[in-house]
Amino acid sequence: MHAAARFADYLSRKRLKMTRERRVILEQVLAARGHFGVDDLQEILRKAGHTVSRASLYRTLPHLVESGLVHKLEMAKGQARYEPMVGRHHHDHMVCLECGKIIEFESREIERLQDRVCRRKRFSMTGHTHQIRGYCDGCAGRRGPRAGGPDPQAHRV
Amino acid sequence: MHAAARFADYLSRKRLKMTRERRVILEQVLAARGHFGVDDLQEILRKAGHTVSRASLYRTLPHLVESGLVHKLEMAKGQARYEPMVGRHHHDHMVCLECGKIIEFESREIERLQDRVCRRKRFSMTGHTHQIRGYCDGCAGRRGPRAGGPDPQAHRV
DNA sequence: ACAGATACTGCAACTCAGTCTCAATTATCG
DNA sequence: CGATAATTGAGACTGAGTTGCAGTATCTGT
Ligand SMILES: [Mn+2]
Ligand SMILES: [Mn+2]
Ligand SMILES: [Zn+2]
Ligand SMILES: [Zn+2]
Repeated sequence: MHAAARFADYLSRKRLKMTRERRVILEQVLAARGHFGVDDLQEILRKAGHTVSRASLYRTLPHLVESGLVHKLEMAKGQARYEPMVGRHHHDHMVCLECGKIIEFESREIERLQDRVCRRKRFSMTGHTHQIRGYCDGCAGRRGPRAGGPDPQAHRV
Repeated sequence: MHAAARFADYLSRKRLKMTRERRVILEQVLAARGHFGVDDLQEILRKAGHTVSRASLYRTLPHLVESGLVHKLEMAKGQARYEPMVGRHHHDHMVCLECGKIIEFESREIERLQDRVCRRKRFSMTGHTHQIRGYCDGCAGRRGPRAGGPDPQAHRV
C-alpha cells in the first residue's frame, strides 16, 4: 500500500482531515533521509516553498508516528528526532556524544532476548528504546583511548 | 569503600567541597529505595527536616551520577528519575504506560550482544539506555489482550 | 586558630521543547 | 451547496532544567 494512501486511510478511520499542510509534511518527511528534528523539518519545508507552523508540525508528527510511517527517537534532554520508516524495518541507535552522528544497528538476537525477558516478567511490550551512547570511530580516535568523561554508566560500587 | 567516603574522594579529586547540603542529599538518596524524581527528593529531604533548594539538587545529582553512586534514568518527555546504585549492579527498565510502575531487568546475554554490535560498528560505548514500554501484569489484564493504543512501535509498511 | 582563595547556596530570572487557546479557515459529507 | 466538525497560525503558556548574582561556607595553607 502506498504511503500516502496509508496515511489517508489512517486519517479517515480517525475522522481526521487530509489538509494541504499534512500532505506536504508527509511528502517531505518521506523524502528525507536520515534523522531530523522538528526545526530541521520546518526548514526543509521552507526550502521546498511551504510554510507550516511549528504548532502544526507538533500536531501532525504524532499522527505520522501512530500510523507507522515515521519513527520517533526520544533523545536525552528532549530534542526528539524522527525518521521515515516506510520500507524499512525496526532498528536501534548509537549516538556519538562528540559529533552527534547517529548510527543504526539491528540485532535479531537482542530483540529475541528482549521478548523473552518480557515474557519472564509478564510484561506486555508495546515498544522499546535501545540507545547506545559513546564515540564513533572518528571521534574516539581524536579523544584518545582513556578519556574519562561524561556518562559514567559502567561504575561499580 | 564506604559510599560517603567514595563521594568525598570524588569531590576532593575535583577540588569540590563537601557541604552540608551535599551530605544530606547523599544520605537521603542512599536511603531511598526505588526510583525517584527531583521533586520527590526535595520532598524526602523536607520530611527529614532539611531544606535544599531545587537548584542545589540539580547541581548535586550530576556529581552523584558521575561518581557512580547514583544512576539517572532518562524517561521520555524529560522527567528524569534517579536510583541509588550502591551495592547494586547494572540493570535496565520496563515502564508501565498505565500505572507508571518501573520493573527492573538484567540480561548478561543482551549486554554481551550489545558489546559485540559496538565492536562491529567500531563504536566506543560509554553508556546505554534500554527501556521497554508496555503494560505490567496487572494493567495488561485490565485492558484486554487486544488494546490498540499508543506507542505503535511494531508497525511495518 | 586564622585568613585568603575559591566553591557553594538560594533566589529569581531565564531557556527551550513542547502544548494549548482562540478566532478565522477549510475539509468532508449528505 | 451548506451544516458540521476538524484544522490552522499566532502567540501565550507550561514545566523541567539552567544560570547570574550577591552573600555564605568550606578548604588550604600557615
Ligand atoms: Mn534510524
Ligand atoms: Mn532500577
Ligand atoms: Zn562522532
Ligand atoms: Zn501497570
